[in-house]
Amino acid sequence: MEAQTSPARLPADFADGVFPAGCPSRTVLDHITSKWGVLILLALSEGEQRWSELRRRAEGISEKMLAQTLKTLERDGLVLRKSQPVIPPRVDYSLTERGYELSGLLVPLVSWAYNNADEILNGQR
Amino acid sequence: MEAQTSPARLPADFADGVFPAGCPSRTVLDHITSKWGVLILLALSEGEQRWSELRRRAEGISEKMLAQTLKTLERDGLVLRKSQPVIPPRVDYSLTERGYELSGLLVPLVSWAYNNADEILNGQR
DNA sequence: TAAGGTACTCACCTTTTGGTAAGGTGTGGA
DNA sequence: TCCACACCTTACCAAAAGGTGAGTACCTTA
Repeated sequence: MEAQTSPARLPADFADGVFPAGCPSRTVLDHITSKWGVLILLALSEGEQRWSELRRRAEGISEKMLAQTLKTLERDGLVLRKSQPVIPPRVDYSLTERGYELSGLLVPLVSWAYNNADEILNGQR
Repeated sequence: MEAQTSPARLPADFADGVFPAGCPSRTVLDHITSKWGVLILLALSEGEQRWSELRRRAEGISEKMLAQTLKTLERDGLVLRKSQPVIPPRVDYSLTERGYELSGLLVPLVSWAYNNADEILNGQR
């Protein structure tokens, strides 16, 4: 492992500066930087939540996309799905350890976007 | 367990846990987490580069998408375009200060994706 | 003379993404 | 009885993203 020094650096394998086309990291990157993926991971970084709460938090998401996004993130081992066989159904979603690790990187990014959004969009003529 | 120096937290405005649908940060987030946007910002974090070099680095990108992505990032004030009226044409692209700030957040994310990609994709049955 | 590099734009087409609307299950409440 | 809620799934369709291939204009190298 590399020590996390302050000046951000790419992994050594990227030292040639090329991001290979077939690289698996491209796929993973697509999942975690997807429109809804980011929001779901962010929402879950605040703690375990249920379907309907996630729907509310990621304002504007359709049920279809919520299901799809959650499935992808679960398959990626980022989100944990705990379904309880009770009536009415109760399903709790939370981050796995890996998901937490990731959300720790996502939060500063979203915060930055949030803080800079107005300035960025206003600066356009 | 991961030793979290500072527990990543969302901006206070997100305290209600809702990510508003019409929020400008959604737009900005879409730009910077776009498939090619990330790669271009990452490539430029290594320093000023020309069109053809960016094409090479972001392996698989089409000329159309390169142009489109660069334009969006330029409009967002993240990328600086310096065109020199020489023949053959020479155009240098670099990060603005704001772009540099952002790339500092993107690099750890991409590194993480790179380091975890295999484990993530292999763990799928 | 021809080919190739440089930095693009444009028109056309396909693929992917995402939205809408409906259905389904089982129960509790009006 | 009928609706509403919770947690989804499926079918269908529109919009957005992205690829392909051509064209531009000039210069350098072979």
